[in-house]
Amino acid sequence: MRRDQYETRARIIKAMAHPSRLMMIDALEQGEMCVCDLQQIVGADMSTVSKHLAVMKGAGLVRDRKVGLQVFYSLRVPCITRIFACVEAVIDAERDRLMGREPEEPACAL
Amino acid sequence: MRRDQYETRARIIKAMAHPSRLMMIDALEQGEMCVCDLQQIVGADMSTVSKHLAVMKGAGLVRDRKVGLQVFYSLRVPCITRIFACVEAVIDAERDRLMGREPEEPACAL
DNA sequence: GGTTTATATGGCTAATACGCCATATAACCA
DNA sequence: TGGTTATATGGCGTATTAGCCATATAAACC
Repeated sequence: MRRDQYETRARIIKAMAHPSRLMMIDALEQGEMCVCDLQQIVGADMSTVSKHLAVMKGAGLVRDRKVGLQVFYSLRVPCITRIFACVEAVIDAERDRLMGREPEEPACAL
Repeated sequence: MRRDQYETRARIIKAMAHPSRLMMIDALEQGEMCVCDLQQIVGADMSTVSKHLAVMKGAGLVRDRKVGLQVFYSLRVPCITRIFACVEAVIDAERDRLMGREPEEPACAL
């Protein structure tokens, strides 16, 4: 596999690598939401939320749809939320390790 | 879900969000490798590779095992590589979009 | 002991990301 | 036309990240 393909993957993963953006992705699993809804959820400045959304849109994670004054965002590929199960598996393994238990073959929720 | 749980997830995802680190994770799917092997693969400075590994270790993505002079790294939770399928789904959807086709419900390889 | 080898760390600079404020756009309404 | 509302953008200070070099550690070998 070529380096630029890893760069493409990294761009998308980086677009998820922020707590506020993860919150939004999680929320959007329920369906499309306007920016104001997302702002409520992440509890940040309007301009900050808008920029986070621009990052995710640029990476192809979300799509936007304008309706009157509002802009509704939705996940372009809803199954992206399955990544969270993988991430949780790492968190679980880490917790086990810190508690002394280190399983030889860690369980995977997938 | 609480904000600090999203921060935990973001820390792990951020530890993957770099092309060189993705290359290493991909390579480690085959089994453990010493730092020198990984250096060959990513083609970067030794110290750079070492720091990337430290980041991934800090996030709980990899484990290290010292044997003589060498240090062998392996994936702590091998199924983390399943994330790539999700990421590829986004890339595919993006390619379709740029070519004019915008499927209503994007296919998911999972 | 000293030397070589594999890896890690500190220091530095450049680049990038974040968050807020102020301002701009653009749709709607009176 | 002017005003209000929802969202986006520009600018700027600060924080984080990346990569290289030089140096440190630490195990092996003489």
